[in-house]
Amino acid sequence: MAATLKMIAKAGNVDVSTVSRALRDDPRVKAATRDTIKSLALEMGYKPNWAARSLVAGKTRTVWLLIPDIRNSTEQAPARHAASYLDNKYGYDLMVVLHQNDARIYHRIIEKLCQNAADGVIIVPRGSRNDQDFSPMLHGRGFPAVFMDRHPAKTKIPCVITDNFNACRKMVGMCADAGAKAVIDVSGCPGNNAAAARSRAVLFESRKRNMLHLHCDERYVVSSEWPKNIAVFATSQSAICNFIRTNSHLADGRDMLLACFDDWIGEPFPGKIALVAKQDFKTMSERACDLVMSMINGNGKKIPQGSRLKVPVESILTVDNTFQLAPG
Amino acid sequence: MAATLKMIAKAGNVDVSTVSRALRDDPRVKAATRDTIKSLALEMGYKPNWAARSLVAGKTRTVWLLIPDIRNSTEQAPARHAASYLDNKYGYDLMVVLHQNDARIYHRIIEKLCQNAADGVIIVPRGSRNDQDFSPMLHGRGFPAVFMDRHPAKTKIPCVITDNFNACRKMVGMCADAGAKAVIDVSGCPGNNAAAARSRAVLFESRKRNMLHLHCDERYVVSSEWPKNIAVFATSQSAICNFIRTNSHLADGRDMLLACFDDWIGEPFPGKIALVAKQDFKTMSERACDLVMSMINGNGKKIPQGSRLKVPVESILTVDNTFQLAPG
DNA sequence: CTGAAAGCGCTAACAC
DNA sequence: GTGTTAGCGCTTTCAG
Repeated sequence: MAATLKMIAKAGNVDVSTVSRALRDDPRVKAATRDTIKSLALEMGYKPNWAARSLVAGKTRTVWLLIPDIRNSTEQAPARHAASYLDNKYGYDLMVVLHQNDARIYHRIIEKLCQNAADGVIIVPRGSRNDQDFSPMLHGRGFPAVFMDRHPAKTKIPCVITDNFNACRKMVGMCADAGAKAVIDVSGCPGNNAAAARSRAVLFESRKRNMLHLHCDERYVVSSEWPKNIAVFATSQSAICNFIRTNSHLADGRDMLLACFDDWIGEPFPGKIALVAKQDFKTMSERACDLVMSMINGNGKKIPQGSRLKVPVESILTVDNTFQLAPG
Repeated sequence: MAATLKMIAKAGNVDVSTVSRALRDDPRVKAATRDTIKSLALEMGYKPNWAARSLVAGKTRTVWLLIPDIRNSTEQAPARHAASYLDNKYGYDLMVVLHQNDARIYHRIIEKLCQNAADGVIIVPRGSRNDQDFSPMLHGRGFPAVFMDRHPAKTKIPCVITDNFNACRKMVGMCADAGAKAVIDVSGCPGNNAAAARSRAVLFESRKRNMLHLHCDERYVVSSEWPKNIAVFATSQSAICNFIRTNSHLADGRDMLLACFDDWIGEPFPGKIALVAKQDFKTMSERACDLVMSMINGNGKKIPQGSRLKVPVESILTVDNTFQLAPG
């Protein structure tokens, strides 16, 4: 049986309220009694009961970060940043909770949130439908929730996302400056808001610059009559590689530019260079935290429904073939 | 303000206890009142308060699965299996919680557990020191906890692990049967109990069979005078590949057998075949769940301190070079 | 400085 | 069938 305030009170011949005050360093209790009570609590192995505290406080001082899994940096980074930011700035705990993209699990977690098992939640959804189903439950009861990185199409819950549009415009511009005359967009994934914004930007900017533009999926076979200088856009390195696998003829006698988000591992093969837009997960995490916290603390009235906060990319890296370019 | 029993009671002109009973389908309440109360609760968006329920029940009906991250199947599988098993057999929820191998986060989570934020925990620790520091806190207060897959050296908390010793003995035997005359063990990682057991088994069985035996780390350079048929053992494919990278001469004119755990991706290059011991994560998860649950339900007295439950591997797969072996 | 008492939201004996 | 009462463990007025 775990020690309670009552038990300590009895052991120390004082009232529970005194024990409570002593343990919370209330200046009103005499130093002597505080010390005896504290040592008593220590030797009895006292720990405050979490449920009781949450009940009386009406809050848990906890925010959940709900993510599908932790395969890549896209999900690792928010976990780290949000945890320390919430702790330092708000004295809140972050609990990273996984739903593994399983609708049942996801549902149960949302249920628990509705029961106020946490004060707020930051959600990084998968592109799938699962995520859309339940977010209205949270919004309906005014539960503090924020989507990050991705989000269901027309959710009323505020979202913190990368400014994909401007990042892609910029990358198209860089490609044009480097001589590209045509753009192939393999962003694919209809229904994913991030990919959609990226595609729109690529289309917009390439038109503006009079570049040939082709939006296609990974299996599309591009005619070999296309210009010598082309740029391939996708959301990830793997998408680019998949596309090139079925279009290996493109690399023959061409200067290819590759552009994607987050990471490029290894050489920019078969391209000349690869542009990589690094998303700013630190800023995104912090803004998401600020948003949930302001909703938790009741300033939430000011958050417009369906707000979309766009965070610029941290940088656009240029990955080139260092062996070719190395002097000598 | 979220709806409470009290508010529903007032709205329905009944007592809170009646509302409570009605919502839990207590047969004592009249069907009519039950229905009105239920519809009332529905339209008011009532959800039971999690903290209050946990407080009065004295338990949370929740078990945490505490893991470093979710990079590989070693951590994915337990999450899936434990979640459904706990739900189906015990009506308990599983929450997958990440500590990201960060000592601070890990500590806070253990703290929360000590405050009974969950009824029990299954821990898959990293090989690092972080994990050992805090497990005595849990054990000291009799908090239901079980280590799975790996565990700190001499912890008193029960552990569910793979029967690494017998799996490795069997694999050594298979290698011998396939003609191997020598064994190189690259299991490395001193301090990791699983790796240690595997190494012991490889030594034991290779001695018994009069095979040459060499235990070394990845950077060790093996003399080229060794027998033609050798087997390389490690805990993972990557460890084997790292070793072979610095010992590429070994592959010349030799029939190499490779043996590791969990997965082999691609061809068994540069070996002839690769043996892969598949750990039985389903059984391990289920036994771990049964253990925590028996501790939670008070039958815990029977669990001997420092118990180690060894689960046999699911199977030992043989991965061969299908191109070479394909007929024609 | 400390105790008494009320209450957080919910459940469960115990009345009637 | 339903209301009354007490209590889970803790915090927080309000007295004294």
